[in-house]
Amino acid sequence: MTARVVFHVDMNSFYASVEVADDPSLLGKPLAIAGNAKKRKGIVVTASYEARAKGIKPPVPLWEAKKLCRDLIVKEPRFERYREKSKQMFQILMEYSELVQPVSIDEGYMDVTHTTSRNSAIHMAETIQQRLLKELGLPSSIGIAPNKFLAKTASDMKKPMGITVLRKREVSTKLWPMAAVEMHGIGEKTAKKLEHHGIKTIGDIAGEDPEKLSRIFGAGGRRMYERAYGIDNRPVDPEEAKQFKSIGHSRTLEEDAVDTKDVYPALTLMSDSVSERLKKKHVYASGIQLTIRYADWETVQRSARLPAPLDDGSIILSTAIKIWENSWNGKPVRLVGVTGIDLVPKGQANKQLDLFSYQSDKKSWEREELLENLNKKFGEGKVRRGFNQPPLN
DNA sequence: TCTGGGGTCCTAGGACCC
DNA sequence: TCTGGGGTCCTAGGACCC
Repeated sequence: MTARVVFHVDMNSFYASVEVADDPSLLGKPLAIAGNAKKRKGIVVTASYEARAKGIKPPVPLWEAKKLCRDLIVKEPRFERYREKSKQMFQILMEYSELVQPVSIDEGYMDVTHTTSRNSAIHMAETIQQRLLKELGLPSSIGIAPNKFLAKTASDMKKPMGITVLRKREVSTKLWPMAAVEMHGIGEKTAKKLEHHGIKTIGDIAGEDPEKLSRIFGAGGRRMYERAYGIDNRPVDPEEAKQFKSIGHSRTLEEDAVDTKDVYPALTLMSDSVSERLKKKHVYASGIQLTIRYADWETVQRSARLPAPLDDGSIILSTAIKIWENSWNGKPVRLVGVTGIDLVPKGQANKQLDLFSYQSDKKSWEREELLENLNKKFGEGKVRRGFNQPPLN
């Protein structure tokens, strides 16, 4: 097997860069993109490099960022616009290889083994980077390596507008001196645990007994040992990004909810948007998961099977409400979320046609039962308004 | 005046079956 | 005078990433 050539393309400060590209007057200014910018609970999700220079490192609470930088420009995210730009970015990448795997809105892997030679890989990366800058106005960093892990590590080494080659033989000199927490897949908690065992650097991981790492960290232990030697056999798989396993929505409430009726509007909104996105992706959910985050940050997730795989908003809502009633412990609630899980493509779900026609009868029944229960709780007519028009048949 | 919202993967432990 | 034992499926929670 000949060595692969893998690129990791990482857009720099993506959201902020899109805003600058759309409004050049922002160029060179400290800019922060913050969710919930108008509310108290907003955090900075992306900061321009000028803002980072003032110590603003996402994710940081907005009020803290403003303290660090008096003249910080704050913008709400425009996700639709970012998705457009993302699509354009991946279109450019796909001109250089069919093997492009998006991993998030602003980064992706490319396997260019068969579309460039090893000598011209750097030139190809430069061309891509220049095109992203000239055609989209967006800066990026590109890592070049024989596998995904090393390519990802390489793209992180030089930002913004870096191109970094990381060869397998450079692992001991370039990777091993790095702190363990720098390894993709090792976060704060694992780093702490590693340090407890005297392991501080990636080199320390490489020097450990892999059996011991497995005992302590399970599958992750074996993986970090391999990564420490620059081993990663995962293919660049364009299909992987297309196969959703769950689709969900969650919201931090304007104020902590202390009463069941305070969460219904949010649950309704989220059930509907989950339903919409399931439909758009042509998938059904086999189960619904409800997330409750309490004011003290304790988070619980409870799930329930649906009677059949479906995308119907009213059944998703009634299921979410049932879970809520069985799960809420009475404490103030900060956030609620609704997620469709165990997704199946629509075509496959058709096999369950029998079950499903039974379901459509059940649908109206469940809805009636639900409304009845709610009306009992809050008084006649109080809740009906909150629901979307039910597709009663 | 703490801490958004979208996800994935892994594991422990209980239920259930033979 | 207890309560085998192995396999599998499911759920909840934790860690991590962008």
